[in-house]
Amino acid sequence: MSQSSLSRAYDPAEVEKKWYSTWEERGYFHADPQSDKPAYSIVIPPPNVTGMLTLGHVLNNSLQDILIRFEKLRGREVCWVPGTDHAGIATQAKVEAQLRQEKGLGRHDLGREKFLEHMWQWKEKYGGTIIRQLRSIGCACDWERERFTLDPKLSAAVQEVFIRLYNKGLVYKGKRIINWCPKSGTALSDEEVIYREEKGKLWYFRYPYSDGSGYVVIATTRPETMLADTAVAVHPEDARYRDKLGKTLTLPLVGREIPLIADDYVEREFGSGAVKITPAHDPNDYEVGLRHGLDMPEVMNDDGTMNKQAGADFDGLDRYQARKLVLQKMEELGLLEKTEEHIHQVGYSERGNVAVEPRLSDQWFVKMEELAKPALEVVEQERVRFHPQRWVKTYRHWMENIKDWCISRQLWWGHRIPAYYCTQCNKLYVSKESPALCVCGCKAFKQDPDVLDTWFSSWLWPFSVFDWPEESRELKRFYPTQSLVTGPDIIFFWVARMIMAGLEFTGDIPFSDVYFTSIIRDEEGRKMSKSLNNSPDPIDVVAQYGADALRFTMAYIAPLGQDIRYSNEKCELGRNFANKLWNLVRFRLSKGAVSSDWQDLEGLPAERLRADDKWILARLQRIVKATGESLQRFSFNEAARNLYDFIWNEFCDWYLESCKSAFEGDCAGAAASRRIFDHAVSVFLRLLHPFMPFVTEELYHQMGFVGPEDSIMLSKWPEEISAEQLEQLGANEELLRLNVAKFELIRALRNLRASYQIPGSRAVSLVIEAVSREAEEFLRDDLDALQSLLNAESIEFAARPEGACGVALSDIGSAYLPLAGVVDLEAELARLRKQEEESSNYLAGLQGKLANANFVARAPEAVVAKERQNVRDTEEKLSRIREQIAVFGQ
RNA sequence: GGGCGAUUAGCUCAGUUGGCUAGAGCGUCACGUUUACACCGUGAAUGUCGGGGGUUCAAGUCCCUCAUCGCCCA
Repeated sequence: MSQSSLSRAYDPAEVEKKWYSTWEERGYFHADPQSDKPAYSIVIPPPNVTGMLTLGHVLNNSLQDILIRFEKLRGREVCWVPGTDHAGIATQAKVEAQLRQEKGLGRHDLGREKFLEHMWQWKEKYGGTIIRQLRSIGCACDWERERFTLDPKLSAAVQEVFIRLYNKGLVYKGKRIINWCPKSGTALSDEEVIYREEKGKLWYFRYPYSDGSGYVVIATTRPETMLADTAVAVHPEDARYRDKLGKTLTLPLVGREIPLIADDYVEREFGSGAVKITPAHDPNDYEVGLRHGLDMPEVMNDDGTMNKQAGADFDGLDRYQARKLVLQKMEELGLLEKTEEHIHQVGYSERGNVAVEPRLSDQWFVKMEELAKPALEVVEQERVRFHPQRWVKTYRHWMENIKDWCISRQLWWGHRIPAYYCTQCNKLYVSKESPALCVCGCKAFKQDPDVLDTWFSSWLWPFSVFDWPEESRELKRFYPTQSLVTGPDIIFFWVARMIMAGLEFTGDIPFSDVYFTSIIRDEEGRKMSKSLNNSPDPIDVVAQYGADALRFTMAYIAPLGQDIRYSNEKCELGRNFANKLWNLVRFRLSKGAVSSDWQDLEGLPAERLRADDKWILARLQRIVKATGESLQRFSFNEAARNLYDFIWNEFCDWYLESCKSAFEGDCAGAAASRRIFDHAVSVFLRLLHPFMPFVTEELYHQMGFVGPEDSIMLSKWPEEISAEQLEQLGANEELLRLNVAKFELIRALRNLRASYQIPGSRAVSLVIEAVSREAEEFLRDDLDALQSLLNAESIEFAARPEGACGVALSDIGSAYLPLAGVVDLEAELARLRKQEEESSNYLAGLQGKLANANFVARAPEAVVAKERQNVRDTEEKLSRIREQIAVFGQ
């Protein structure tokens, strides 16, 4: 590779394409179950097979990729299993809508078999876009292990689990009140219902006593359900109704006699204190109905229209039309007492986006209590750790109040329930295949038409992807997995259930750490949504800024447990950073061949090292340590920030600048600086690789750290430089303190320059009066760099020169900038007085602290010692400031 | 109604176990093309760390309370 060929600015497009296909072709993403390295595995939260990549996916998958690449560098055999979810309702709805639009056909027109054929064709053609898109952000997924929840082996796992649970009595069929989506025509689980606050009305109806002794007023938000009322309930201790209990009421419009009953579910303060009871159409009323043995007539069809039982006037009407008609009729009868505005929670179907209808229905359920118990335990005991931890509370609350899980869905796209009914006697058989013979002698069976909730396959994902219940090599090697990265919105849907399934079916936890990602909002803090059209297409963002830029920016702005506000412009941060990396390498390559011994620091001549060399090694040690620790704590943004700050503000702003002169200097010293520079670059490129895989790979090659057939992916995570080695190289506390004071002096001089509007390009002559002989020697030691950083044509070490000077002060000394005829005495005095004020305020604070006996007695020694040092430094500096003020004041 | 979170510079946010003269990016202002980078450099300005109380030698950080905003569950 030609070393002078780097363009002025980094152009990610070509680099990304080149490296991704190279990695994939060379099989770097593929996990080898035979390897003897410790295993580290992650299963992807399988996106909907119809999905397109969103920024949420980018964040989620970038973080997984960071973990995978980090652990690979740390020497683990990593396995990241990708795949997609068949997403029953969503996918079926999508394909059905398309079919209707293109051919004007519904699924029933095609029939089950043909429709499913169509679904599969559609899936093969359009499905899994999102999985392909993950490649464009660099995800190191093991593509050879890609799975789909309807794959034969995963389907076999679902069957197995259903049958096991049935035989254990944990799966049962029963008539219960469930959430019904009238649009999709299927039952939903409680978790699939989203409650929204809505402005509605509260209608007050009069229900007359059958004996003609007046009426009871009931309040309702759903008048149409009155047609299925079977009682009116009041609180048992409500004095208003005590003597009326046991009387019957005549249900208006229907004429049915219904009892007035007492039940403490009733809130006395709400409405009139009397509530109509509709057991078949309200979950609370259903419970009341069970307690009181009430009839449970149903007045609605699957699609949200009224049925015959609602009466001839209502039969066939949509539920909202029926509501209008009920109100009209009640008003005509003079039974509508009043109407109030009312804000209430309305349940909506997550997918269908229509109001859910509570409905009495025959469905399959999983008994959850027994499964929940051990799953709560492993989290309480931190065998499974949540990040951030606070989600444990939410998890606990759900687990402790868990309800049975409705798992049957009246859909065609999904895993068919392995239950068969005898066509003669209707006896139920749960088995993989249709039974041959019924006890009644019949040989004909009908399979249950329903399919299972998608989550009934997703909850097996961490082990079904490894071919469970087969005892495959992969299962043994890669299960349990280590980390799960997902959104907190599916903690109940998925995370909790995976823990239950893992414990129940494999006897082990499915993962040991769960990282809950941020929710991405737009600039105004709104959630990203299709309808608001406020969610940028990540593919466009990658095209504009580069995948590394997007990934790094995401990691940088996403703190643990906090939502983030995203806008494309924020990617400038990542893009600029990639460009910074590019250019520091470009700089290095223009300064001669890369050192051959960049790998380590063995045999570096301590006596030839400059202060800045030692300083950067100490900083490098710190960043290696910090990055590793942050990543192990899942503090991605902390790691990203630290790397950014280190590379930009320490390595580039100070070390690289200081190397400009050093690289020209004497041979041994220059070689040492080059070697340290190259070593540092190799280290931070590896630290950064999990975040920015493409640009780091490219630059690792440009630097010649690996040959064309090799890769940064196969390199090793850097080791910390040991404290002994740093000490041996002279990077001790005292040196670091002096070096920082040197930087302060440089800053003070630049500030002085700026205040006199002397451009950086104009070389100046300086006089420096160091605070001690030691300080002077320290500054003299690397005079070339000092001169270069200050753009000084000469530096003289001496006392304050005669004549007008600008003055800059730091802990290491005072610097004078002779400015014959230019010095603005007033301005200079003002600057010095301001510094005096700052320093004396600070000093007063410090002295006050140290005068406090309690502080000296109780604060840790190191803190006290540090403050004493601060006092000495500040006193010394303050006296120099005052001397200068005296000089100017003359 | 119950639970959780947020409130720090004009904007977006960092700030681990209390030790801070409270930081970054963007934006603003001044100067700058000394060939790594204008996707840049140098410098500057800007904060009663939501209000009140408490614990402590020490509080942005811990506790209590109030206010506002947001999320989850009922």
